[in-house]
Amino acid sequence: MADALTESLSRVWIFGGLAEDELARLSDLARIKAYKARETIVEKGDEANEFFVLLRGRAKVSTQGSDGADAAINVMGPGEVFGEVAILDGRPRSATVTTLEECELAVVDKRAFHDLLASSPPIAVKLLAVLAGRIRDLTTRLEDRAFLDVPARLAKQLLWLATNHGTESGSRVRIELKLSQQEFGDFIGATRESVNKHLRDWTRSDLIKHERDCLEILDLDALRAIAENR
Amino acid sequence: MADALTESLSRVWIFGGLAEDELARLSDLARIKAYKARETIVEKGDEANEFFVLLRGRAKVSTQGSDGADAAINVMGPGEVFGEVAILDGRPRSATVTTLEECELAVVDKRAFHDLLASSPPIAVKLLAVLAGRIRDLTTRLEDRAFLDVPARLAKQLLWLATNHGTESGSRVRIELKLSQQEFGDFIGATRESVNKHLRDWTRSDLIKHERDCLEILDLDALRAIAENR
DNA sequence: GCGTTCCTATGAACTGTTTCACAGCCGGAA
DNA sequence: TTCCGGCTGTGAAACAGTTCATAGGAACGC
Repeated sequence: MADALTESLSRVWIFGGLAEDELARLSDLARIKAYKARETIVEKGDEANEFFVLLRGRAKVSTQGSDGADAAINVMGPGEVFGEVAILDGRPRSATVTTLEECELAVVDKRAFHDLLASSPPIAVKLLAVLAGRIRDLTTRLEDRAFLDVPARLAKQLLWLATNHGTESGSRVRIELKLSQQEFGDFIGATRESVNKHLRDWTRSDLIKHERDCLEILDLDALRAIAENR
Repeated sequence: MADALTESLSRVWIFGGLAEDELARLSDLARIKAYKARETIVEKGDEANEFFVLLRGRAKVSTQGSDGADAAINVMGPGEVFGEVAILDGRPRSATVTTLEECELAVVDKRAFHDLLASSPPIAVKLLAVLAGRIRDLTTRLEDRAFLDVPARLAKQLLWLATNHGTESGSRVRIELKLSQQEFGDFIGATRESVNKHLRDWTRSDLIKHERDCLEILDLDALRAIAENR
């Protein structure tokens, strides 16, 4: 293992199976880029020339409506990759990615990325699995919009954040993400006010506790029950 | 070109770049399967052992809620492939696929499919593009649910069907698909009654004309305006 | 410090959509 | 033929969630 970047990339799942020389070649092609919190990395509609690996920090994937409204899709953490959709089909960016915190990413040029795919079947296959996972996730989100009401969707979103970006402490789970109520609404397809109302209710009945930039889930089971519309 | 199956497969986009011997090998591995109208090909939740190529007929992709309600995602036609998601990530089927008409498909075993991917980078790359397209489509659907009201979503769905499964005749477009109003509702996330109401309104104002098993769009521009919430 | 701006909080009015209830129609089965 | 099940048609009532209006608090810049 040569430098820090090579080291970092080797720990990213989709590059896991790569031989050392291939990894070195990849890291030669990649460059590091740092972002502050709340910066836009790629914007929906832009021309796409790069593929990204998130090395540090968390970022949000969302898509804008004509009037500037937002629909959020995902929160990514270290080790996740993004930007592949537009690179693979040659069309403009399909969504916007914004940092939620300070982030560090590895940026790979479109050309280099394509070469890598063509020359390394294992990577292509792993990337296929990543895309399959995305399709699954989007399908579930669509299903939720169709079958669940606002409180159920909100509960489900909290649970998702808890398992994917939370830290357990006993029976509680802390979610340390500075998402505004507006942003929660963007995720579940509801207004800021609705989100506020339900969070308030749940705080009153001690299901959750929220302070600034941190939300704690006190009663996982109760939230699960709500998430399943029971 | 040897037999009919080889011939058919060579015309499917993702197998376009395949050398003749590879194509022959693939068609050895595939078998043909025929379905009548309204049969289930794969069901959400089932174990997945096969990948499919739709050779003839149309099929619907949908996903069921707990109470049996349906959320529809896509209508596929000849040349399209499906069933790859569960094969790629090894988990159960992510959606249900049902024939809308008589269909003929090529079925490829999971094992053979994986071998094919590992040995043929061009196919893996093409499949990546297919998946990217699906992600794009799902993202758009999610966006629509968030930003558009029922009439706009319905108009958009009609326009989508028109361009993808319709036949032009002058300024009109015919959509010859036997989808019930309930199924239209499943596609756009609305009730049968709402769908009925808007189709009725549009029929009255001569935007569309619908008879049994066939819907004709008379005024594309008007529908486009509705689809954009104007 | 102070002002500005963004976020949370909360209730009242409004509205798009669903739910419910019922009727009629067509096609297939017997 | 008649009966039955599934699809379409339609309106009234109910409701979930949004919109609007308004207030207070925390954070940031100067």
